[in-house]
Amino acid sequence: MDPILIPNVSIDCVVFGFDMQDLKVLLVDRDIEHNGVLHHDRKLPGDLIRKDEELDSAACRILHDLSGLQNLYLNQFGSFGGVNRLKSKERDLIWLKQIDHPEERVITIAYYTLINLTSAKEEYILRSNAKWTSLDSLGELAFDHAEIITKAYSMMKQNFKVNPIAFELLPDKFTLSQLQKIYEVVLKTQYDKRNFRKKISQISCIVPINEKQTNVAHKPARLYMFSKDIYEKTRKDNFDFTV
Amino acid sequence: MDPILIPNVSIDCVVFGFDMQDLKVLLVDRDIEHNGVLHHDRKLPGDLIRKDEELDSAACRILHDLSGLQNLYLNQFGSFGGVNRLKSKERDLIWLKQIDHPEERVITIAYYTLINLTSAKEEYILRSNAKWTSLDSLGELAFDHAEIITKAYSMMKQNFKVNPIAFELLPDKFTLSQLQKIYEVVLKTQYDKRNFRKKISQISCIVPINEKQTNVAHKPARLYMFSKDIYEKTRKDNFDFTV
DNA sequence: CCAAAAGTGTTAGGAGTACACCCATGA
DNA sequence: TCATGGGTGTACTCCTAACACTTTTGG
Repeated sequence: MDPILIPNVSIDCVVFGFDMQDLKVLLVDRDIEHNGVLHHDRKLPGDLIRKDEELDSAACRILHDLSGLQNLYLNQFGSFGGVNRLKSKERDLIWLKQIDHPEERVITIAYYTLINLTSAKEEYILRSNAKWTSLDSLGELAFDHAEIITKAYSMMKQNFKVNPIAFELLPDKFTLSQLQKIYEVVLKTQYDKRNFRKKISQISCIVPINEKQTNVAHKPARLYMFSKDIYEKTRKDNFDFTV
Repeated sequence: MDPILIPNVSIDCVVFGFDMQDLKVLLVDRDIEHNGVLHHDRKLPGDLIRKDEELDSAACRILHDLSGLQNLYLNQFGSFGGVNRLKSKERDLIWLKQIDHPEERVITIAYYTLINLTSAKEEYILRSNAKWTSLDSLGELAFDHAEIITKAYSMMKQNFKVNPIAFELLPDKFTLSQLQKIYEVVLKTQYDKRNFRKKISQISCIVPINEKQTNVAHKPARLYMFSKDIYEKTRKDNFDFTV
């Protein structure tokens, strides 16, 4: 194994993406060959960390290598260190041999990140074996990655209610219906349009701009932006983004 | 170094205690001798983890060795892995040499735990160099432990608003004034007694019992208990303990 | 009888909720 | 002209916040 890596500590990243329909997770295909049979499942993007590398930098490196994206919103939400987390499924053991993994216990520090799939589309290229997968049809996952994703989603939801992270999943300019949609998808609820808008109109950091949608087959919607500036200036300790 | 330890991964524990007055943190005294001068500061209880030990078990072991206490509420709230986190202060370097620490990078997984100092008093004995210190006069701390405590407190506060963890800091039977006090201390706010009680009376899992305080020089207060049972049965996904 | 904390109700204002119709655009 | 989502107001209920006096005990 590369001696600049720490053998016991890795980073895994749960990348959430939103395409105005669904919450998606970025997963990497894994092919496991055993006795001539090919088995197929998916894993989270992740890697061991380097001896001279900050944790956040390692997460950035993994995400950049995977997608070319930089400056993503990163949230470290937990560590997973079960003694047998790499060894509880047969296909995991075979795969570890295949990639020459040292027989060491690995404790992983997990991050989630949020990206929006509509405006980012042109800015990045996914490594060929990485795919967006809908959060509610993840299929078979490697190691304890199902558990990690479940925790990531639950922590993200909590954070969603209390911090303005919805805007990471939306393009810079968005409509109120898009904002409502993402709250509904992430929090698995439904909101009344008028009440939602009444609430939003009280939040000073969500500002209307003088632009409208174009090329839509209906009345074009007004566009809004999130002002980080106003947010920083007006935030109270208890600020609440629940709607 | 003991070969059953993982050299790169440790656990640190932020133990919060409440004595009906103040939030306290449990810290371990550290004496550093350098050129005949004795320097004194404090560190969080912590240790490297063992190769065959679950993360939570390691935290339990550390707390048990320190205090004799078991079955504490444990919350893993973050990992701290700065490349130079052990090496940025001179006294830390001296101390590491003193205890024969291997020259390895250590990533620490941090837990906080809550205990109540009034009823626990008789059940445990602190290791002699461990002391309760008020959260707002911590003094000089080792390594990045000030940062860890700040994060612990902030995560604990967030959790406090949304989960019934206040009761970990109170004796089994408590008065409403004690409950109010702990909300005020932890969240650094003040509440109106009547409004607080009105809100509490709507929470079904905080149940009055047929007992009163004794030996107090004023009208004795009714005692209450937290019913985990009722809580589990009636909790909604969105339950909210803000008062 | 004094000190100390317990216990208790009302009101006014603000927030949340439920609900239905017309509008602007592209096809 | 039709289909599609955009945009808007009102009434009712519930929660929040402000506020002061009597009660029970130990000393």
